Amino acid sequence: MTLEEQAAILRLSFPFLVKEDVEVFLSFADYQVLQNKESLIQAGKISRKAFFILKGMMRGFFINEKGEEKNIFLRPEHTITGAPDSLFNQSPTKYTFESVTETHLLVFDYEEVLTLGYENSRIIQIFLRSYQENIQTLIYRVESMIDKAPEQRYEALLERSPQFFETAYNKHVANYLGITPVSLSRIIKRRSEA
Amino acid sequence: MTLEEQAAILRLSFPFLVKEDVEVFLSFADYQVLQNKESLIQAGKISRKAFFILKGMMRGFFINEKGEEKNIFLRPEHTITGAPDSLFNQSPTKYTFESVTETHLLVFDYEEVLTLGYENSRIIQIFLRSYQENIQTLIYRVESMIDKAPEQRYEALLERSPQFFETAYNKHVANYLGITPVSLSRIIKRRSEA
DNA sequence: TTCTCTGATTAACATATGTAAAGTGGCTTT
DNA sequence: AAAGCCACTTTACATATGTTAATCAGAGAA
Repeated sequence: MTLEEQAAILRLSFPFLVKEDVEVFLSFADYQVLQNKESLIQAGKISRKAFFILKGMMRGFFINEKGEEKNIFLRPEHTITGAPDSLFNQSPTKYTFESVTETHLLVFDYEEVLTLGYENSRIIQIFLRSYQENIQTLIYRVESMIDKAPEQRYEALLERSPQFFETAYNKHVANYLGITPVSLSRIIKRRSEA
Repeated sequence: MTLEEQAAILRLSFPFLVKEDVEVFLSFADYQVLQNKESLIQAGKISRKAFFILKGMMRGFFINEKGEEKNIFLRPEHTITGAPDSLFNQSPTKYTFESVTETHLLVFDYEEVLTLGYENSRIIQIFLRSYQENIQTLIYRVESMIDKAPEQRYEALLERSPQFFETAYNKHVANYLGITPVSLSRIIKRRSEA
């Protein structure tokens, strides 16, 4: 992906930035391409990286007490992500982030760009907007969990985020929904019969 | 609560602020006291208010398709809250925020103080930190929902946020946990017998 | 005291999901 | 072509929770 294409995506995603802001931002970022199932951030390490997904999809998961992977994040294109526990508390993260398809990223140092932001009120907005997007996505998921049975959650996600089903394995989406692949398979069958 | 007490709580909650920042922040805020079950933000209206809870607890809920209240937020002392859909998207909010006990608040205009923040990098940090706290709380709830059965969620919340059980009705906490009061009652009994 | 309101508890029943295991199909490798 | 791998499906069974309704308990109010 060319620098121009990268800049175009950034300007679309953050329309309040001027040309120079995008250039500055890009100058602080590394462009990185991952094949499927390549990991960028590993659980147990302190990661000061945040990344913007130019193309593709990332999942963030942790390993629970039983040794099972649990997908906490499924992040589509044009969103910013990082390991929140490491970024906010300087502690080793419990999450591993890996691609679920070929994925193109802008990787940057969180502190470094945040410091930029304290001097440029448009750049700080990148963070404010990303935080807001994260909060809204998480609130929606909590709402789904509290208000909807698994089958309704499936329906709602299919409508709201169809790209998840197009790009990620069913088992990853099931995990993200908080249900088993077995149950998801039953739900899909039930709905195809009705 | 005196102005001095309010300032002391703010300085404890946001240690990076200097004395003048706190004074400026307070000068933009209204002090407000709610009795139990008084609402501050009503669903259906656009609310540009955010509030800092000096003392007490607030709950934010919406009414689902069946006409049931669903508690999306239970916010303890020394946290900032507002209606995210209204604040971030200028749309009428779907949430009602009301007190679950006597509650003392600092209410401020979100835009106004955010604008202050663009000129003062310590004040913008109030927002960044609040966003981060919100994100971490929400991630933890999603984790609980995905990784834990209702009874384990109860245990985890009891350990992590005992003040919820001390301050709010069981029915509100059950709702927040995504279970019915009947089920919570069973869980509590089961655990008292074991 | 009695009545009312509200929250919490208990009971009875139905059911969707979890779990464990086996089976299917596609794809790759040898 | 055979073996292996992986995602997905299907089956069978157990059980915790949802639902509905009745009951209990405490706080006020009349």
